[in-house]
Amino acid sequence: VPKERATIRMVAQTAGVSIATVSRVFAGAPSVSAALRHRVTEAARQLDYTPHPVARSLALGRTQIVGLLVPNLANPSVCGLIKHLLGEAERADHRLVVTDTDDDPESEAAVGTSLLQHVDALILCAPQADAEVLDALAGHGKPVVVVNRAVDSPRLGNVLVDDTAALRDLAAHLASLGHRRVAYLRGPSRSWQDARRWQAVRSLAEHGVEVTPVEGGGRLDDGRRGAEAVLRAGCTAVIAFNDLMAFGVMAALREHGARVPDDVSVTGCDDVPLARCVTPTLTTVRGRLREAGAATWRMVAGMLGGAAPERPVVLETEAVIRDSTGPCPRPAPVRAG
Amino acid sequence: VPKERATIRMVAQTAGVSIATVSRVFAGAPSVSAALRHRVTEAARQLDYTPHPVARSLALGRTQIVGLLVPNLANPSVCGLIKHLLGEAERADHRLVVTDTDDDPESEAAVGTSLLQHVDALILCAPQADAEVLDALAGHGKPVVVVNRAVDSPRLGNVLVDDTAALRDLAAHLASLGHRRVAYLRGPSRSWQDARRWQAVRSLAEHGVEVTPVEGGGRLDDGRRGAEAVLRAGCTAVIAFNDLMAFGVMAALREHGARVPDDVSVTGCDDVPLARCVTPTLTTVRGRLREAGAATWRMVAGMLGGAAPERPVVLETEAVIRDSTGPCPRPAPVRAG
DNA sequence: GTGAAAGCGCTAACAG
DNA sequence: CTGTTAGCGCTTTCAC
Repeated sequence: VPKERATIRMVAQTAGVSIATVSRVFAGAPSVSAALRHRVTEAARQLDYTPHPVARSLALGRTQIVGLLVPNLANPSVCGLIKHLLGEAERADHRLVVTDTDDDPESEAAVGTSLLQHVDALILCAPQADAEVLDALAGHGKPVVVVNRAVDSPRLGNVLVDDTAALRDLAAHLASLGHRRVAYLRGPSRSWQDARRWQAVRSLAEHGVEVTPVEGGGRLDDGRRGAEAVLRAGCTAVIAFNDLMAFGVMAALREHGARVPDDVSVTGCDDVPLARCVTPTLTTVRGRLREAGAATWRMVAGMLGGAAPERPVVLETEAVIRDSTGPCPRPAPVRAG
Repeated sequence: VPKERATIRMVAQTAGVSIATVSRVFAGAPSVSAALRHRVTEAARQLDYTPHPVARSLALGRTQIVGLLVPNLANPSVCGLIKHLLGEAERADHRLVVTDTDDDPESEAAVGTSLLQHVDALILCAPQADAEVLDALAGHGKPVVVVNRAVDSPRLGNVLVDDTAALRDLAAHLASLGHRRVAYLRGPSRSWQDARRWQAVRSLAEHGVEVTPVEGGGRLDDGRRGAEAVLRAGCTAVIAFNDLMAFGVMAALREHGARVPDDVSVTGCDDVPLARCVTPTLTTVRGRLREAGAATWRMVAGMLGGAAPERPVVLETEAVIRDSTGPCPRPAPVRAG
């Protein structure tokens, strides 16, 4: 039998004070006499009173809720970021409402706008929408922070993990192992991260390595599907857009009878916890999720506090060489000419 | 320059009607003349008006937000459930606020109670708190449904994936492969699922198999840490509480020089997407996340609609035999006696 | 069909 | 220090 919820008025009445006093006590205002404060807390305890968050939100004009829009919860890297943000949010007495676009760039604008109505601030993880769309979201006057996608709007907060250098290292590593034909398994087509990684991967050309882009998408199955093209192209190594695709391509390569790394080397990106558990352990690039989460929250909190968005925070990262990369099994093919 | 948000009053004024009419139009009330309806929608469009969700919530007494408390976002199985719930919630025009207890049973009561203040209903995923604590949460008069943990309170909704039969099949499978010493890598100590799975695993005794429980916890690293105990106990197979631990134990076994499945067979539980991608592919038990998510949302929606909690929904599941289980490498050890 | 007005529960001036 | 009062923006009787 659910008892009716106690209101501030009831507490005021049983404590014999005004509702303003009750409000002050719960706001921790110092200007309340110890005697009244005690009567109020006692009455509240007795009635099991808790301030109504919605009423509070209406009066205050803020909800203590932050929205989080992610591309796909099926990606452990994304979940890792959420987890860290959750921790930060909780410490700051905020709640997170999470939404997943299922890798659909088209839905970002609508979902983001809708989400923005309900929250104090919005965090966009690797969004693929046009720059104007993202900038428009900031036009609602609430803090919007974009993670892992560069934006130049001065109204948007921006936190980036820059994996360019790490991927170039990875490329050099593969070149030094003798690989001469390397595939790049692409991420989502409109993804900023993909464009960026692809650019870094093309540094392989500097080492005289031929690099073949293979259509992908970002998910486990996209990795699976890429294996055939990789083999068909005669590549001896594949750099996958992320760890998830790396897992997928490794599985499919094996199904096609290719061994990793003996026949084909594979690398990922993000360094999800599983990367060090699979067989062979995955060569990849650290995702720095903890730091990214912390930086993101710091930025959100700052903007909630009225600060203008600071300059973008860029986190450098590094490659982690494990067992999924090895020497090229074949001599370099003779070029026609 | 963020323009001020339009209110219902402004719309009423520019449309030349009362705010009640505007409210009716947005509520889709049929009792508004086409003429006024048109003037209102036009004014709203012009002012870029959207009803203020918080004000609406206060007046209506509901937020269209559902809380979700999960043990650990690091578990892909948990993320899978969230993903499906997210889909259902979106279809029903509800938002989800997600919280993670980080496998801490102590925090469930507090976090759950706090969350319950802000939401219309609460979903608890595999909670480990005492039955009375969970029942108490239902005492707030809002729908509470518990997933993957049996509860007998008539106030609580309950959705379960019953893996008992599947695990007994798995046990029989291992026995038929000749294994005579099998380890069970335990999940979180107060977990209902763990108790249940352990009970099913003990059916190995019926096949004359000795089964050794090994302390675990549910996370990847808990799996890793279990490997040594498994080997020390001379087990030729290990049934892990979940896939994540199975991945961990496989990695650690390999590090200890044991091959899977040649030296040690490994099984998991949940059938996360990666289970079919790791090497060797993982023998496990289907988690039926999609169905569990759908059933859970159906129950939440029903209870939000005022229905009493239905009887528990129990989903049967099945084992999936893959490559991580194989014949026992050794003859049965001679028993002392 | 439409409007006026009384809340929903809380906060924050403003008086005293 | 404490109380009174006017909102926050919307919904919903209750009259007309």
